[in-house]
Amino acid sequence: MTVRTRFAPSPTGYLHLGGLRTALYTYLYARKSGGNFILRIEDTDQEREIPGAVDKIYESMKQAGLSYDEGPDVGGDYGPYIQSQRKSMYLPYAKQLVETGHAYYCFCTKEKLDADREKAEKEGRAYKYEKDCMHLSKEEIEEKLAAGIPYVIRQNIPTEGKAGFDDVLYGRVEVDCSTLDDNVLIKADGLPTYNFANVIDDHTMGITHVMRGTEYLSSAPKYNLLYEAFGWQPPMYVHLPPVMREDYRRDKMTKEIIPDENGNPELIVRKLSKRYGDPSFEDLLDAGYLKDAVINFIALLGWSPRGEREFFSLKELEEIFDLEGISKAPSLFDMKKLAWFNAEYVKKLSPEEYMPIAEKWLRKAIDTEKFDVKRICELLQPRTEVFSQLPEMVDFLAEMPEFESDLYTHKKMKTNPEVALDALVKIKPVLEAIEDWSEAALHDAVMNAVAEFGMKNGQMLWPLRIAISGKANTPGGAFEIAYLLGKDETLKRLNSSIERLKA
RNA sequence: GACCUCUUGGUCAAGUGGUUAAGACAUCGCCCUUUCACGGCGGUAACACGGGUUCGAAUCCCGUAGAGGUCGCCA
Repeated sequence: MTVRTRFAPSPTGYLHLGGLRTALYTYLYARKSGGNFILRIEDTDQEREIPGAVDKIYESMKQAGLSYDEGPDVGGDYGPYIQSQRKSMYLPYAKQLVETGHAYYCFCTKEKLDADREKAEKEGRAYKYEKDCMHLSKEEIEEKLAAGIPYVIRQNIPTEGKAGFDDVLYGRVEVDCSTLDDNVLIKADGLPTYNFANVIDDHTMGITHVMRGTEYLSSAPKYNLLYEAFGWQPPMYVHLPPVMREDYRRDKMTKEIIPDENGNPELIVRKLSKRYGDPSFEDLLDAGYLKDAVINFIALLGWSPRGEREFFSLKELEEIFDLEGISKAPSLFDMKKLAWFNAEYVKKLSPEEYMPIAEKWLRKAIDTEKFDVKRICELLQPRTEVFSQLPEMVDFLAEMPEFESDLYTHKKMKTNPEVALDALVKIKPVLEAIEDWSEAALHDAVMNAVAEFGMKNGQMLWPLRIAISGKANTPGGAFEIAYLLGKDETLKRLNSSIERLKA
């Protein structure tokens, strides 16, 4: 049997990282099994649909490198791949269930249902639809239908017995039917709900493995009842735990931190969500994360290859991915580890690959025409964690920042403003005398002078770097910075720093 | 509240009855060094709790606690 998996997002926004991981695992499993990976758009809720979201999904899938064999924009033998375009397919199946007693027409108004729900809540019990309309006679139903009264079709869940399903990860999951509600299958607008569409589509598209979030774990028994009612073979289910994030408890609307009873911020774990500002896949790419690093990191968040190796390309993942390595517990998204992964991937880039990416970011801070960008990139590459940090790492090259003279104080280097002034005054003529302004020449001239003066390296080099950069940390030491700035600018900065120390 | 699920260091995680309970990130310390970083070396740190079963339990069973999910004409 050929494995067929599907990623079925609804077009309600961007591809969040949890969604990306689901898509990735679904893709990897299909590839590993030599099967097909299908993209299906679940847009049965026209009210929530966001214009352009479908294109964003295509774009993100493309950027992530998750190519699908069938989908709305690539075609396939099981189309259409957009649920709203399959609208006419669902009602006949629903009617079939009505015929066999597994579903029924319901004419209850939204107002009635809301009132019932409210009442249930007041009484502190779980709301459940009480099958009011199931007892309508065939004549009554015909009459109402003929009169054009809006209706929905509900699943008729048995009042007793158990319902369950088998999950690859969780094993057999079973619940009492009495705890299940008669879900709406076909909405008043004629479109199916997710509860119905996923079953019909997965079956008619020949999906063999359904991978989705654990939020569907509690409704899966109902779906299995549907498969049974149709006499269909249910797919293999693989429910994936969510990706979480640690954060302070915040107000849903204002995003402000809600303190606990003692007035302290309360640390909680919640699902990754755009609403609270968590980054989407695209956000990460825009912020200067490498696609491969993100994929690698996400793959390992909730799945383990059970070895010590942790760097994998998408191709390699396609070969070694397996369902057994997926963990059942939710995992926390750790920005620091992602940053580390990214730094490692950046280091592996060839200089030719690194430079164009870096240059784009450098331009935000400096005029790249005026500097030896190649040299800057050499210095920057081993220090790049995320590309978006680059501008602030080089901004001092464009303009000398204001700084406090206590920057000259460094315990280990045995320097302070007085030592610095002395060193700077002494080194000034040495620098002025250098004709060939290269790092090597700078190095030789200064080091010779230091030896001559009988100083420690740090007592000269630390102040010099501070005097011309104005920053405690720079990508490179005094010689590299001086070289990058050029002789004129270096001496100009040196002079002004000396004057400031004298004042 | 009801139902479902989960629980190894701060985080990601290996581990499937007998291990000194891996590894990675983070953190701390040391070395390298003209800063930071890179690199190297080392340290701190975990089986949620309580009962069983067993010669022996992180691993099996039962409770408890905590966490997550669901309870929509949303997916």
